[in-house]
Amino acid sequence: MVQKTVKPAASTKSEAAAPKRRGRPRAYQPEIALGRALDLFRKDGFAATSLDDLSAATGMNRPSLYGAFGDKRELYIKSYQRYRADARAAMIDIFRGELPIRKRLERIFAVALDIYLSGDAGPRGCFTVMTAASEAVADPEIRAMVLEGFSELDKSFAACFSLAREKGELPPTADAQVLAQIASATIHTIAIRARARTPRKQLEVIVKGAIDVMVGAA
Amino acid sequence: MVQKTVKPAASTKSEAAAPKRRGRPRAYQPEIALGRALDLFRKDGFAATSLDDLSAATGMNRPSLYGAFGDKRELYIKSYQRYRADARAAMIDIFRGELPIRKRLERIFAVALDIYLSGDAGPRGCFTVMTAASEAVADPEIRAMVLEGFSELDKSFAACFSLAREKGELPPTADAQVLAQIASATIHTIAIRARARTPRKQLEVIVKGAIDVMVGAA
DNA sequence: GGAATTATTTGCGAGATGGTACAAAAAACT
DNA sequence: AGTTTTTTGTACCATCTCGCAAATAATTCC
Repeated sequence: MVQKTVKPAASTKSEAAAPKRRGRPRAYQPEIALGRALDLFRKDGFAATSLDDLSAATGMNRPSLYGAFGDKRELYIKSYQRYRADARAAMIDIFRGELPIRKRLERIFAVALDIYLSGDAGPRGCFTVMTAASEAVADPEIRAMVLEGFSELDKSFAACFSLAREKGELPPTADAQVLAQIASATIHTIAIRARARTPRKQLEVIVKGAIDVMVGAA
Repeated sequence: MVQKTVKPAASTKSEAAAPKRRGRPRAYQPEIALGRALDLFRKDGFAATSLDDLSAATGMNRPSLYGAFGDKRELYIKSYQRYRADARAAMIDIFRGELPIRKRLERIFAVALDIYLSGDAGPRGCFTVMTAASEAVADPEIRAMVLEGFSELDKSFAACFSLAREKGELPPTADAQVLAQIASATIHTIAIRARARTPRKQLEVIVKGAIDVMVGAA
């Protein structure tokens, strides 16, 4: 319904050759549908998102949803994996890059703000912080993903600071681990505050202050 | 409505003596019931907490719940106000005290960890961070409370750092606003990580690192 | 063409959900 | 006694919840 039933030689990116599936062709594109589901889960959380909502948003009726992604919890987990992959993709180039440390941090936080503040019905915040962490107490699988997400962010920041110290941008006494945790904490605080509709300007002030503390005032 | 029965000596507000209410006495204590409701909302969030759950936890049946606290949303808001009042009560003495800045911060964060890590069925985290911020996007009243909570915490920390600077514990160049935001961010990051069952030891490492950055290594 | 395969559609069902109506119960006032 | 006031307990309602089974449609393989 919502999705178009186009299906030429798509080859959007991954499978170049048409796999020639056997039965009736799908009326939806799984990646697009998953994106819509992700949007909903981000906006309302797990419990407040009904299968009817998901069905309406994806254009798939419930049995199709069930067949494609499994039950609600599995869909939630797949949405979260998708979110993480998207976020990683948006940041990995900056983390890997060779920009000066201040510039790198500025760009990382700017991308984070873009992610957290996007959304038609208000800022959607960070999936990890807003809904996944809540589910993490009771669900070991989600918990493992959340913890891994924290760890990944910490390590990425730590690598940044280590490199900066080696390049002489930071004093030799700088502790990359500690600075990384401050950076992660800054990510977390802006994610939470964004969800309460703190204006971007104010969030940028927080980011600038944190960067000054981490790498020295400009 | 027909006739206003003049209350004799109601006067002040807190009826110390037996108020001698008119009808059937309550079978519950509102404060205790509200505490139970708060526990549930903290554990499961708004949507995943049903009136049946609340009824079972408080020992009140639904009509009584409704009569005492209003509908589910009102009960949620009253629970959140209660949580905030409790948290404020636990910290206000330390914020107001005259301890050295490092000691003060250590105690503030220790109390925060106590709050976030308590709970029989796993760490309950911070109400503001875990569920209220999520609801804040769509609910202006909750949003106002959440924003006020952030602001209150920022200001309390800022006052701490200002005082410390005046007492010479911090260099005159120290920016109390920026340090306060780092402190708030540290509160937020440990709240989130606690919910994902990060062990207390690790959270204490994060706290120690943050304090070192804020007031200088010990 | 027909069989096999895969998706979609319709609709069901058992249960949970938030909220409420109504009568019975327990106290104070007259 | 009886009335009034307040709370409790039971039951109910309309709606939504998730998951599934059976039937239908569209495509490929033989």
